[in-house]
Amino acid sequence: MRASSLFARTLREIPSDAEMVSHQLSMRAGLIRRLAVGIYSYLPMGLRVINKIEQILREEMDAVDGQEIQMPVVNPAEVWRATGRYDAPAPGPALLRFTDRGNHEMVLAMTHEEVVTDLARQEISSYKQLPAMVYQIQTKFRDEPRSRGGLVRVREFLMKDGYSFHADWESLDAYYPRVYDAYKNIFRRCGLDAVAVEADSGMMGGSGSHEFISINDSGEDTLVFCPTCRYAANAEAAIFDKGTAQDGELLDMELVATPNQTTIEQVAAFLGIETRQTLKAVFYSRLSGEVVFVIIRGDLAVNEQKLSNVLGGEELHASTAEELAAAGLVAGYASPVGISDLLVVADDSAMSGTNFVGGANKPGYHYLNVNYGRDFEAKIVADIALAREGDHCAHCGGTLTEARGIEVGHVFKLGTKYSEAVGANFLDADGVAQPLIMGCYGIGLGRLLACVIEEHHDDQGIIWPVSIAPFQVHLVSLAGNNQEVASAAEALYARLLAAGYEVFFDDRDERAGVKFNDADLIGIPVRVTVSKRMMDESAFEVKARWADDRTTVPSDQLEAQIDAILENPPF
RNA sequence: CGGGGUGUGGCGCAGUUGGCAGCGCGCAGCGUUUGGGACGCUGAAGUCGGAGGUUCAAGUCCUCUCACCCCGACCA
Repeated sequence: MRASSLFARTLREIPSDAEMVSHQLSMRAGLIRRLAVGIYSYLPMGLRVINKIEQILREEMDAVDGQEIQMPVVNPAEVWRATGRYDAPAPGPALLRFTDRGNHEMVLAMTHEEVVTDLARQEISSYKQLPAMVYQIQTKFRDEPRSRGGLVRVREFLMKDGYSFHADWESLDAYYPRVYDAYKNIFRRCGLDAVAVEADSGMMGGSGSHEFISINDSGEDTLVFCPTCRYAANAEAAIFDKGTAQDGELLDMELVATPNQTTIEQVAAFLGIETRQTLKAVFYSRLSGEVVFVIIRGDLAVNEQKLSNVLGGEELHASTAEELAAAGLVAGYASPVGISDLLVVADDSAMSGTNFVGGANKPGYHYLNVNYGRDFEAKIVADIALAREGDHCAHCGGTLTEARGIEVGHVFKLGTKYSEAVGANFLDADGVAQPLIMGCYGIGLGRLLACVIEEHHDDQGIIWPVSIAPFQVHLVSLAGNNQEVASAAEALYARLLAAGYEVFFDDRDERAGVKFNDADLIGIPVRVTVSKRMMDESAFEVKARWADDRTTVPSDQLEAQIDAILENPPF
């Protein structure tokens, strides 16, 4: 491809709305352009990278017996009603709905469990057809409340989604690690250092899942690691050892004055106790406005995702002052004692000791010696605590650390959630109808591309891994008005194409600085320069994008030199 | 949904007490230049996000509205 006719331009300045490096560089290098919030076009350079990634995905999915299919982007509402997700609080408004001319309710698919399960219902009827794996690379639409960071969080995006079907759990348990390994291969082959962590399965449901995370300080997800035993989990799902509070004989509850002490820290300091000896009341409101009373030990924080999960995946928000007043609660002094008309959810830490200090639901007063069971009860008791840096590992007692990251892939054991809803059954060896056991596996392509840029760039621009670079060779002609050099560059372009290289040929009438800067910005692995200076030596200049040094290579050794660079990338 | 910020040629920005809408880059033409974002001359390109209002006069002041960006979706 010739730079003179490329349908894209590079930008010298950083677009004012681009915050993340990958966003800035993918705009400046002419990979993508924005159409609307979270909706982007891919220009030729960007699409070539996407195509390379797709090829790797196909190879790895085929290697785990996947068969590529293509499902529709537009789905009738009925298939989403069948699984309950059309009306469920999650995904809720993220599922874009509209009606067609016949006034039929439709959606833009944000994932394809519904459709693929419906397909399986039609195509699979016997255990002899199992296990089976299908996948597609296709556009998804999720009406996110807030997209950000260029391709990192968008509304319309390309996803590789795969679905496996099994006759029993043993089969899924045996297959799942194969996909897990395939995913590790995919990220490694794309030059991305992604770590696998235990994850929350969110709106997908199911019994187990792992996320593949690209560590990045600008990431939206928080990870928790144990350096001792290698436990790693998304903070949304991470478990930890909460320890115990002081334990002793139950004492009588006692009202104490705590004037102007409204936070846990203030109350604990005022009473001369540790924060873990207190109970904290936190309030969330449902979409209906109903307040959920959450009680947790004073030194811990509520994990909103875990809380939402125990409430059936409902969307929650921190209660407003108005909502609290309407529920008769006194901010700063709220108490679980005597609450009867609200849904009370307690973290299991609330019973990790005895004689806690809690609010009295009366301004300026707290209770001493509050005890679960005797003084208050919760409708739901569960682990709803947020693991944080410094907490102790539930597996080995090590000290947990935190990191930020971007989710680039996610694998789930779905079980029978969808097959039962849709009636996707097969006959087992005994002729008995059983629901299909399912797994599902997703990778966001644009986000993967963005993460690779985040990981591989310098001040000058992108440094593509060879495996997904838009081209292999960036041929720069420094001809100026020298017709001889121009002809030599044309000849070399033809020669490299004939040799099978993917060549981007900068044949523009631009100065050297402009061309070199664009080459650095776009980030193609090998740069070959043709100039008068080189021609005098019957040579070309060759430079690897990731290296500082430039080499003068005799013409007859050029291909060997290019191959040496392409075959020995640093990542 | 809440808080903050920004809307002025394709991109990045300036525009004072209200008084002819500007600069840099890019783009087109001509000339010089030609190994790390050249120089000169000429030129094209903007309903100043939108609506309403104040005024002799509004990019600028007032009201409303829309869009986009960032932060928070948070422990009382």
